[in-house]
Amino acid sequence: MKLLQGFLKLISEETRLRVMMLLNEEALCVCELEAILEVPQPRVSKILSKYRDLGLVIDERKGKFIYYKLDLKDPLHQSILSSIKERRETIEQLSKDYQRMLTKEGILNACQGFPSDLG
Amino acid sequence: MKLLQGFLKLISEETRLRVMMLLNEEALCVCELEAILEVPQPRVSKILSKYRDLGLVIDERKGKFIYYKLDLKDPLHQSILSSIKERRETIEQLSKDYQRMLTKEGILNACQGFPSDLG
DNA sequence: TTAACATATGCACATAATTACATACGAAAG
DNA sequence: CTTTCGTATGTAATTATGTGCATATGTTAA
Repeated sequence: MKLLQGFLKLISEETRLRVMMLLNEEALCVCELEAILEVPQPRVSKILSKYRDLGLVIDERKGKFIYYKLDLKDPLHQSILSSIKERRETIEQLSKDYQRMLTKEGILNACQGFPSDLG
Repeated sequence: MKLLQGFLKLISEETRLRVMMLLNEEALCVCELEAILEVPQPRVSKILSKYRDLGLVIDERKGKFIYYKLDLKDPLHQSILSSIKERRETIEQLSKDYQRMLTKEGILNACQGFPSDLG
């Protein structure tokens, strides 16, 4: 119950849900998230540290950047996120974030050396 | 987004999730919930009033008792609850609540005229 | 119309959660 | 090594949330 409760609490906050939906698609670094979501960097870092505490995320350094991706072990968590993903287009903010992630719009400004240029 | 956020916030609290899982099965009155969950009556009433505010619930009076049942209009909400329901047995508290609802254990004490005796 | 019971609400307290801001840490590149 | 830039963390202040207790409301039944 604690596990489920913790997970639901995480995604009950808008920004945290937005982060989770993005990391569920592909690995992203802090500055990319900062650019996509348009929230201050410390806030992104803190959100990610919460995820780390709950073991929901894997991080990997590539050059200057640390990439985060989701690592959901609990099938229930996966199932809940899938439900949301299925209806993403009906939720404007999530849809926007997703598009922005695909186009990498604005990320050049946030991350000085463009992350995906690295091997 | 607000709708989803509101829903997730509701079920991110343990007691509120427990109530929702029960009302997703069958209509129950306040004193039945009080007995099943073993929480004070005012708390149950307040939870239900939150549900009412969000239009997630329908109430119907039968004799002395007011029965509440879930009325989820948003398919995403339904889908999320279904995910949880599928794995209910893996979540001890939810499983216990469900059993207790089926057996009506302890409800006679909480509701003086046994609710289901009424037409 | 009064008593009994189911349900709702108000207030108050304690606690937690969000968020900004400043700053610290750490790797990489020159 | 020193600078730069990506990331992390601490503190503080505001706000929200959970929860208990007392009490109000409203219906039923005598």
